[in-house]
Amino acid sequence: MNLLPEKTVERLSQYRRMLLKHYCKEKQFIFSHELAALLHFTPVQVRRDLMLIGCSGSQRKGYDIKNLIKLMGEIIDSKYGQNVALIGVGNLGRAIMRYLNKKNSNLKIVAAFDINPDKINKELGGVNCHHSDELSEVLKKENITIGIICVPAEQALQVADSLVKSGVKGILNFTTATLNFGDDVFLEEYDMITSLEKVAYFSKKR
Amino acid sequence: MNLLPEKTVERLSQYRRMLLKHYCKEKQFIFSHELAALLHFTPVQVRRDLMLIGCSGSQRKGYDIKNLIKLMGEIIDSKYGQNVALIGVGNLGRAIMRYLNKKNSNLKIVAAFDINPDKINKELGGVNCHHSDELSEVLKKENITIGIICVPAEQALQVADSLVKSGVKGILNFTTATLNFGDDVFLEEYDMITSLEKVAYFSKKR
DNA sequence: TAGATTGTTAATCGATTAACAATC
DNA sequence: TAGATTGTTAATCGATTAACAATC
Repeated sequence: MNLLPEKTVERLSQYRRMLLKHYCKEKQFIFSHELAALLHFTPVQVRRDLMLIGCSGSQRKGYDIKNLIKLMGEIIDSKYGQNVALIGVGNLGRAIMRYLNKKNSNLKIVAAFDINPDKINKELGGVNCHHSDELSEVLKKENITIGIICVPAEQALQVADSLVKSGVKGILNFTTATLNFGDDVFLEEYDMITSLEKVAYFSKKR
Repeated sequence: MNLLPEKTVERLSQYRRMLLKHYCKEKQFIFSHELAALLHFTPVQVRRDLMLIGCSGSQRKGYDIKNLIKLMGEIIDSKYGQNVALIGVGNLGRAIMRYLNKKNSNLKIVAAFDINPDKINKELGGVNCHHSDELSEVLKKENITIGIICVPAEQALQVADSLVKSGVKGILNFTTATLNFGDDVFLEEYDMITSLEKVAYFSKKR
């Protein structure tokens, strides 16, 4: 399949999690307007997204939930999942670890890294914490394709370079360092301060 | 001034932080292409954003950094700043607290809330942690207009309702609960799992 | 003046929504 | 059949980028 729009991919992730929460009960089918209401989207948007991933429903019963979940899972994480590394085990790193280990996904954090000796070789949410010097080695051994950067901003660029050199194809950057790796690596940056300042600006206008 | 586009506001926040980092040295002026390069944007985009906020520069020297910082600050947080409350002092809450207290902004977290007795009446990054029962009272007393929600997802809706009832006009929601408050409240949601799944999808295509 | 830069409009690109035919 | 729903195209909206005149 060709590349899906970014926004559609984001919504697929949300549909999927919402459906996982609602399945297993007596409910096997769902209408586009029901799924839309759960997430405050519009029914048209839901149908369009499902169209883009080649899902079809029946006018009588709606969409088969189990089928949706399966298809979305394959599209998002690939059939067999992907392995993820977390670099930087501070407050934010630990929060992310807990957050991700609870959920239902084929994505899995399989290694953590830090440079603080107190943290190394301890377990954290079922995952061992290595010294950052071993990054390259562990990444290759564990076949890790995605990295999450939670180190202090000054160290982010260096960590990102090592990740890319070790074959990582996607990076989620939580620092304020602005990275850039052309087309070889998909980069997603999240900046809390920017989010909060955006809220500040628009909240004044209400 | 009329409402700025969301994306422009996001970039203003980033320009501003970058400029704060680069000012105070010998450099008093900056060209659009220099600012663009620092953030991996394009010079045209920088100039257009500055145009939208009514900033002008000179062809010889570029833009006056001090002036940009001042103007952006007034636009983003308003002249006298805004007060922020943080609800839920887990790992994520603590990470956000540290993160925000370091930075240069008129936004300030002035109160934290939790329901865990061990955390109540302790200080955290210079801010007292109250019991969530006191939410409404403290918010009004401290003139808080923005709330950050970091509680477990099941409690998010109830917390959000209290915030809105206490006069909050902007919410930054870090839980997976999907909130909705029409036009009265500006709502920004951040969903880590969606971000990571987006990275997973696009990293496969590289 | 020539070259670099700003400021702005028009064109393009991407995402959402309106409209509606087809189907159960 | 009538009513509700799906599936899809065309129109609209918003954001970015190309093009270029004006200025130092």
